[in-house]
Amino acid sequence: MKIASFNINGIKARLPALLDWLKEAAPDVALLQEIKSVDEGFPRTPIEDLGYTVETHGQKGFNGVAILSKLPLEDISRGLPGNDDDVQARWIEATVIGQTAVRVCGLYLPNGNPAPGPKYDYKLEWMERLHTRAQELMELEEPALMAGDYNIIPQAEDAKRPDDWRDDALFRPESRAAYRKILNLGFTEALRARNTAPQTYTFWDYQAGAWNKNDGIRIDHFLLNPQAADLLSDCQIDKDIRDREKPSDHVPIWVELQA
DNA sequence: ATGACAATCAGAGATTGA
Repeated sequence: MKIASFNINGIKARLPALLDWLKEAAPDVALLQEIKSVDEGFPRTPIEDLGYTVETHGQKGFNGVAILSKLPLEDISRGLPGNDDDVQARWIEATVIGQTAVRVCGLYLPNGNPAPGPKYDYKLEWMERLHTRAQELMELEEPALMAGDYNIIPQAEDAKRPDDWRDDALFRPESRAAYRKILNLGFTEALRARNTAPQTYTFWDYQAGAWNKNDGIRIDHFLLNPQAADLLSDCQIDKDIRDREKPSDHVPIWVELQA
C-alpha cells in the first residue's frame, strides 16, 4: 500500500500538476493539504476518473485537507477533536481497507507565525490536541499513521540555513518540543527511519531562488505507530515535482507499507 | 526593516503562507 502526502497549495491552481503526479506516482492513497477550496468546489470528477474515491474537508479560501484513495475507505472523520470553537479545516482521517486495514490521518498543522502571538498559541493548542489523538492511535494497537504538513522543522539538519529559522514558529523550541513529545509516545518518523541523506527537504520558498539553491526545509512528515512501522518498507520524497510547470512550494512524500 | 513569490477572494489590494 503506497500512501502519499502532498501540500498542493490550492487545488484550483494545481489540478493539472496533481493529475500528472497521480498518474505517474500512482499512490493507493493521497493525503492532500491546503486544498483552499470548499467541498462543493473541489474538482472531484477528473480525480475520480483516475480511480480515486475523494473525501474532502474544506473551507473557503484557506486550509482544507482531503483523502484520495483507490482502496475502500471506512469510518471517515473530519476535524481534530478537542475544541468545538476551532473552525479551521486541518484534519481528516479514515480507515483504508487493504490486505491489512490502516487508520490514516491527514493533517495540516497551523503555521503559527508570527511567534509569539495568538497564531502561535493556536499552533501549540492544536498540537496538544494532536498529542491526545496520537495517544489514542498508540492505544489502538492496529496499524495507524499521521501524515501531512506539520509545519515543524524537527532538527537543524532539516533546514539548509537553520540559523535563519531560530525565532520562527516552525523551529522555535516550544514547537519542536511539542513535536518530540508526540514522537516520544512511540511513533516512527518514516523518512528518517529509511533515509539519512543530508539536505533532504520537502519545501522550498517561491522567493529568492530557494529551489535553485536547494534552500529548503523538511516539514512534511509521516509518523507511524509501531504496528504501522512494522509494515514500512520504503519512504521517499518526489523532489523532481518541484522543477515542473506551476509547482506547489511543497513536494510529495510517500511510504510503502506491506499492507 | 522590507520585500522578494504565490494563491485566494474579489474584482484592488489585503490576507495568508513559511
